[in-house]
Amino acid sequence: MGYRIRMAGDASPSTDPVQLAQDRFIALWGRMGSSWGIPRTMAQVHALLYIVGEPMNTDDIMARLRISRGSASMTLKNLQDWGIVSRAVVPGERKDLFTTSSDIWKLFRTVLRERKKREIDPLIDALRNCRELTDSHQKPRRLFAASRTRDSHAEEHNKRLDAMIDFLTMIDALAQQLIQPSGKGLALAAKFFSRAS
Amino acid sequence: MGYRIRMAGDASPSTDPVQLAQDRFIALWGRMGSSWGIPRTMAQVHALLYIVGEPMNTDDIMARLRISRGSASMTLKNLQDWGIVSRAVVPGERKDLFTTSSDIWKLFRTVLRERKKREIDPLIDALRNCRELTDSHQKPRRLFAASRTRDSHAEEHNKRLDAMIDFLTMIDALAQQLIQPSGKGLALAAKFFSRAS
DNA sequence: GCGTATTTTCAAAATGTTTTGAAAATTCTT
DNA sequence: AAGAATTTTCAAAACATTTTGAAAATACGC
Repeated sequence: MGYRIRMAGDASPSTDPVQLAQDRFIALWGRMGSSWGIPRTMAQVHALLYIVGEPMNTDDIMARLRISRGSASMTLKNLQDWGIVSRAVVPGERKDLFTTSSDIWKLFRTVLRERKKREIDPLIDALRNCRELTDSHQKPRRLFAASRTRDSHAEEHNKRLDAMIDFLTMIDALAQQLIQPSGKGLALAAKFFSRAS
Repeated sequence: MGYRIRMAGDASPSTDPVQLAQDRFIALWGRMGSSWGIPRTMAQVHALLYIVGEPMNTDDIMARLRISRGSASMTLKNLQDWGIVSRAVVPGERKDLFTTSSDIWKLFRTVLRERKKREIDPLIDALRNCRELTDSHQKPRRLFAASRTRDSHAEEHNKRLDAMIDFLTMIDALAQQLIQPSGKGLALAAKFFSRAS
């Protein structure tokens, strides 16, 4: 409570600077989301919950972002699946209320964890499988010039593929470190890097 | 030279394991690209050049990926704008030849540099502008209860917005460090992190 | 269990993005 | 400078993704 959120039906553009700033933030965050492969609406709903700072129900979210009920419902479901939005329990409330953490580092780690799990790890697995296709089990016998050429061709290929797999494995390890809730994460990293330069 | 690339008109699926592995790599890289906001074809062209390891001309790329001339042309242009593909100069060649670096760290830094420049920096700027909307220049006079409430509302808002700006500034600084061609970049970071844990 | 409030689902529509293909522009050769 | 080869451009088409809205499902209070 404490202040008034723009309500459904209140279509006039606000003149309240906070309201304006919120809208701008939401738009910016939505755009940034889509340039990193996150649906604009999903990023916007998250931005709204973040910047408003208190739990909102579906109707308020719909009204504020001018999206349909279906879209709001699916988006909120996805945000929950990603672990960055949760239902708030507020006694006496009929409708579900949603919140997001106000700790950005936590949000960041959550997103990183999800993307690692869904995208990086399966990619590395698939690349390792791919690598096996050219992992000559049989001893190279090199009877003909042609097969010698072919072998070195395969070797070059393997070198490049291995380099890529190593790189991703490295990124993966780094992500793992950032995900750990233990350390201060990037804050530490920053210190390290700024010393190093 | 040295080996044969599958040519235009050669539509039969290869049985050569290297060829198969290349195709799989290309498909995987394309998929990963699109989940990170990079057009699939763009990622695929890059993957092709990377995994084949030698310069290719537009026709070969078109044939291998089964894409149109227009698509190939635009994609190659974009990849060049991003700085991860360049024209190779090979004497005696009529057609333009394209290559990508075989150094993945270099590629990574290039992509990071571009995305920082195009997405992160402008976002931070825009957020700073946004922040000014609620930066009360006038001294708070607090004559009425209502305006007191309003102020604290704005203060809370500013806190959240500042936290976001600080976070992004931090990420930006980290990116800057990784971009520097000087250090070993992530390799060092990795060492640091694995010790830290 | 019934009626009401709320949430979810999903086929169809809207929107946004990528690709095509052929014409225009450019570059190269003689 | 003409002609041939190559590359670029861009409007239209194809494709992919997101959004809608209304029906179905679920949860809630009595």
